[in-house]
Amino acid sequence: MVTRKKVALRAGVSVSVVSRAMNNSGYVEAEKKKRILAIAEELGYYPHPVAEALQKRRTKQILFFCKDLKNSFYIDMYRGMVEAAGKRDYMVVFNGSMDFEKIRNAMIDGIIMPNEGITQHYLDTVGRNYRLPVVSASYGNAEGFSRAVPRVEIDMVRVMELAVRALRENGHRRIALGMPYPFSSMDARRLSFCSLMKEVYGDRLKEYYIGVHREDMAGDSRILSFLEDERREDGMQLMEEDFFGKGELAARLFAERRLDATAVVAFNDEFALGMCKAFHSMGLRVPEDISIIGIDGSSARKYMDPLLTSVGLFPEKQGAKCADILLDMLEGKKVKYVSGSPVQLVKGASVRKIR
Amino acid sequence: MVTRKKVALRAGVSVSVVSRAMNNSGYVEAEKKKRILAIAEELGYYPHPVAEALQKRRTKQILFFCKDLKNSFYIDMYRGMVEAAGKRDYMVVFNGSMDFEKIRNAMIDGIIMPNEGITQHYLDTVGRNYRLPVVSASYGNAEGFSRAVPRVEIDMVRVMELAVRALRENGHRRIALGMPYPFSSMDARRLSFCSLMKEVYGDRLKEYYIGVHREDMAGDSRILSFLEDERREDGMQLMEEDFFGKGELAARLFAERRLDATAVVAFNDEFALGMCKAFHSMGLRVPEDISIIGIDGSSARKYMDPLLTSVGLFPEKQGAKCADILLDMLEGKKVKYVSGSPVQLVKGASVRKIR
DNA sequence: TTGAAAGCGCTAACAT
DNA sequence: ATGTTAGCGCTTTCAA
Repeated sequence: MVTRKKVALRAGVSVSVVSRAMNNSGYVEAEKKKRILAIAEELGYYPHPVAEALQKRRTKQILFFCKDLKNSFYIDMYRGMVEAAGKRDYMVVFNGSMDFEKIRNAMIDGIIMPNEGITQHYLDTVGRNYRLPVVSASYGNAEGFSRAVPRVEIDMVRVMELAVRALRENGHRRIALGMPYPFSSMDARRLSFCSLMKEVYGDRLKEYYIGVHREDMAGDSRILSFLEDERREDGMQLMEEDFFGKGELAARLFAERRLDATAVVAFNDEFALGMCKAFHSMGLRVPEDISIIGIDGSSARKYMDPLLTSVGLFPEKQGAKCADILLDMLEGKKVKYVSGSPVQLVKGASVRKIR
Repeated sequence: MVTRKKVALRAGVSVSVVSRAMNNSGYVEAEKKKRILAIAEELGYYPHPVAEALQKRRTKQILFFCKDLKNSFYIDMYRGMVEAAGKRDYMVVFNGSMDFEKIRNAMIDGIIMPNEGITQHYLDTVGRNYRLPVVSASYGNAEGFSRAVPRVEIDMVRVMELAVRALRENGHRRIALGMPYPFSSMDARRLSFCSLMKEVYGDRLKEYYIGVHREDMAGDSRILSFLEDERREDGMQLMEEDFFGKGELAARLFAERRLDATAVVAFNDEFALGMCKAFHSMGLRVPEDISIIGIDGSSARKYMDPLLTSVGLFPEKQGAKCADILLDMLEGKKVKYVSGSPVQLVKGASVRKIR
């Protein structure tokens, strides 16, 4: 292996001069520097990243603590942070397990958490006696945690408003909400939906909430796999959720209830795609018979026929911002406690104009 | 920061005893060991991964040198390797750029390459004076490179045979091939298709090859984005390809040619989904009017209506095998020069039985 | 402007 | 069974 020592020996100087030459810091005679650089080049010298990391106490790596690589939303977030971090010469690693202990064995300078739940859990456990900078993605459910953890928030209240407004502008009054959780969940989407629709529905509000969860699925042959989905450990989502499958079920529930809704807002695009496919198999056409709007603005939108209208969440931007904020923290800059990430309606053809 | 030194001080022993206690290697009195471990626990001591990496010259990280995180095939490969590596206490990092130089600044013990093209390019450039163990995924185009690089190969000849056989067993005789490359490309799929079909088609073979590429797209408004797609640098694919979009175009080309084919084998599932959507918009039904079979067995299959029949390539397995082989190399075991990764027909509903 | 030396946190050969 | 010591490859005072 070619080390600084070898280069120094060859150049007839000491390692510290070589060091200074490489980092161009401190004094070193111009001529000498050129010669040293030339020799380094010739010898094929590259600084040893591990040694540098040990000395500088900077690994130039941050961790995205997320297991769910099946979920395209998180993949996009990851892509965003990889790109942002790359620009600042950082790598983003990914451990692929939900084992907090592993964090402590990883060569990282900071952590990005994919959502509030995991952040909170982390803070309550390992985080208590392990201080590494953390940034969290967030979706309006971050009441609990301290400002020690800056977050990049997507305003789900606003998202739901955009979805409902898009439908109302097209004449829809009766709107259902398809969700993978029971009504009791405190998901910001549900909350926002309720406050937007309560004056329309009054007491019947709950009927328009299509929640796919255990109780609704008794007797369904898929119940087992869903039970798996719902298994959590320490309040943390461990399994990847099959939103598409849940969407299909939601469509069935919707049909069974014989609602007068002309449109449905889906939990996310996967869920919407599942609903659409199931509607189709039941002979319901989208958007002629029922309009659908998704949430995410994912690239999977295009698989749907008609193209899915959705509220874009731009997870890449959110991921990029998380990375940038984390790196700012590492550089000692002070950062905002909460920053927002933009959302915007992404038009498709799955919403019909009525009346 | 809690170091071994502190633990040693507190326990009234020397660092090396602590070291031995932690790694349970070498001698250390049972009682003492227990006490040391207790103290470490109490102090919240964790070994410093960077220091260990420097000393042992093992970073416990391997690199997946792949930029294209938009492609679900590579994501699945990545998931497979993350899981396999995780079991052996390794992390898989991802740099997100195609900059070979960055490899040299990364804390890694080895590299997994996503395909032969990139491997070859790497060997021809940085690899020449930088020796890190490499394993490559491969698809039957690895003539060139030496056995210094073991590969995990998916037998695309076999894949095409499975696809064609599945169609023939359902009575299809006239089969087209939809590809995102010109006929001249040496893709193993094309080669295999040709050798399987030449006796059926004779001179007309080329007509049944639907190659979406520049020449075919003159006048198409999408030409610009495709030109982008086709831009390569140093023989290496830099842009993410829009297989779905190419599939849509392929369906149009197919219709224009008025072929008598009853079925089409698509380059991959994305391509197949694109074809299906376009067929649908032209009033052609799948599989009533035309059967489609994809390649990949990706989870995106489910978005299609009807569910896409495909040849499963199980990229997760391929990725896992790449990781295992690479780690075997790092452990000094000797490994096979080429190993295979299984493929298998994955049934759907996009192939109709005819006659 | 240069070089010697200490040290980042850990391991392992060697002496005790 | 334990401690001393010499590194791993690099940076950074500090003295020359």
